[in-house]
Formats: sequence, C-alpha cells, structure tokens
Amino acid sequence: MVDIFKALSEESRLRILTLLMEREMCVCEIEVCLNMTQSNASRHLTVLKNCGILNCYKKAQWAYYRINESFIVEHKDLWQYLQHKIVELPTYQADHEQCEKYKTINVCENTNKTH
Amino acid sequence: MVDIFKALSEESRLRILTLLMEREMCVCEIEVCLNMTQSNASRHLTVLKNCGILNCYKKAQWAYYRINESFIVEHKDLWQYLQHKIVELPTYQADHEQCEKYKTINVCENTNKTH
DNA sequence: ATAGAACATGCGTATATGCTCATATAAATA
DNA sequence: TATTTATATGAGCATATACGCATGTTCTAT
Repeated sequence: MVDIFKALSEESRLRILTLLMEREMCVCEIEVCLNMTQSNASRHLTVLKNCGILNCYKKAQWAYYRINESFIVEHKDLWQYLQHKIVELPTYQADHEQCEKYKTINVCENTNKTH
Repeated sequence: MVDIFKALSEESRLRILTLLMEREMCVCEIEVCLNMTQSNASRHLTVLKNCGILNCYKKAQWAYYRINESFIVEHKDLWQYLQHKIVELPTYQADHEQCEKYKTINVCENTNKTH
C-alpha cells in the first residue's frame, strides 16, 4: 500500500499514467511524448511496474508498458479515483495531445525505418 | 493530487489515519498510541493537514486533529480505498488496540490532573 | 560479423524527506 | 508572576529519491 502511494506521489509518473490510460506504449514513445530522458522514463516505468500498477512485455527490441489489468481489479476504488482526478493535472491536456499526436506518427518507426 | 499521494506514502502517517478514522485525537494521544516523539507526531499531522486530509481545532492547550469531512466528500473513491485497505497494514491491529485502550484512560487527563 | 536502436542500470550529484534534540509559544494553574 | 503542559518549529544529520551521463545488453538489419 505504501509503495503504491509512493509510486503515485510523483508528477512524472502520474503523467506516464495519463498516457498509458489511453494505450500501451514503449519506452521511447513515453520519452518523446513527455520530453524526458530515456533513463528517466525507464526508471519511472520500473517503479510503476514494481508496485504492480504496470506490466510490460518485450517485442523485438522494444519494451511495451501498459496498465496491469489485475491492478485495476484489485484496487478498484483507487483506480476510479485516478481516472477522475488525473485529468486535473496541469499537464494533462498537453500530455494527452502528445499521446494523440504520436498515435499515428509512431516514433519508433521513424527512428528505425526497418521496423 | 501529488501532495495527497505524498502524504499517504508514509507508514507513520497511515498509522495516524488508522487512529483518526476511529475518533479525533490530540497530538499527545497520537504520540503515546503510536510511540513516536512529540515533534515527529506534530510534523506528520501538519503534513496531513496541509494537503486537506485532516483539520484541527484548539481547545485549551490541546490541538485536536480529525478527518476533514470535506476531504471525504471530495475524494470519495480514494477514501473508500483507504478504508478498505488500511486494515491490511501490518501495524493495524496493534495500533487500533492502542486507540481503544486510551479511549477510556485518556492520556492527557492523566498527565494533567486538573484538566 | 558489425553497426545501430531500444532499453536497463551503475555512478555521482543535488535535493527532499524523516528523525532527534533543543527551543519558542501559548494556555492553564499554583 | 512563575511554572508546567501541549504544541509547533528551527537546526543538524542520515537516508531516500530524482536526475543526467555513461555503459552494458539484447535484438535487428545490413
């Protein structure tokens, strides 16, 4: 319980959740959408994964992170709260737009033409 | 939102909530029930108050802290979650018993006979 | 095989946080 | 008025955390 709240008590990580509530993403997408360094994005994702909020799978050289469905089930009230309140983040609008923007462009395919 | 999660991401503060969910308390009661220093208890209570979870009123030389009713209204889902999950804290049982114990004894009246 | 891309992680640094001790303040009482 | 009690808070210390840079690993594609 403490580790879940700890994970959620950081703005960058809440911003990551803003994106992942929309769709799963690989690290470099998050990196670009939120304009953070790769190591920073990776570390935050690890924190969110370690407390059960996210899970991830690897596909080729990419690591895709997404909301852990069993977390939603086991922490229903908290999840409801997050869904309602996360839109109030000052960064929500902008982050969400970035998420939409890269939905079609696909960052990875751009940097790695052969994907 | 971040400050609320920050406040909740600390075990001592969750233990304080365990007590205050039962009834309002003054600082020295919390101090005794949770076996922490006075300054420590006071600081944690301040953090919980500053993010809106608690409020307090003063009566004679005591400061009574209690759950802020409007917090419950404005953060219904989170509050539900807390109520369900806080009982899973490893310290819950013991803390709750201390709370019951000092319900009748009243710590303050013992140390200050003229109260 | 080699090079490049995506990702995780070790290391050093700056800042935040929690703790204790000591002190200041306010109220009650002798 | 002087003392005691309850509380808040400043100072100093230890630890935790977030960050950037550099590097190691894995997979892909040439």
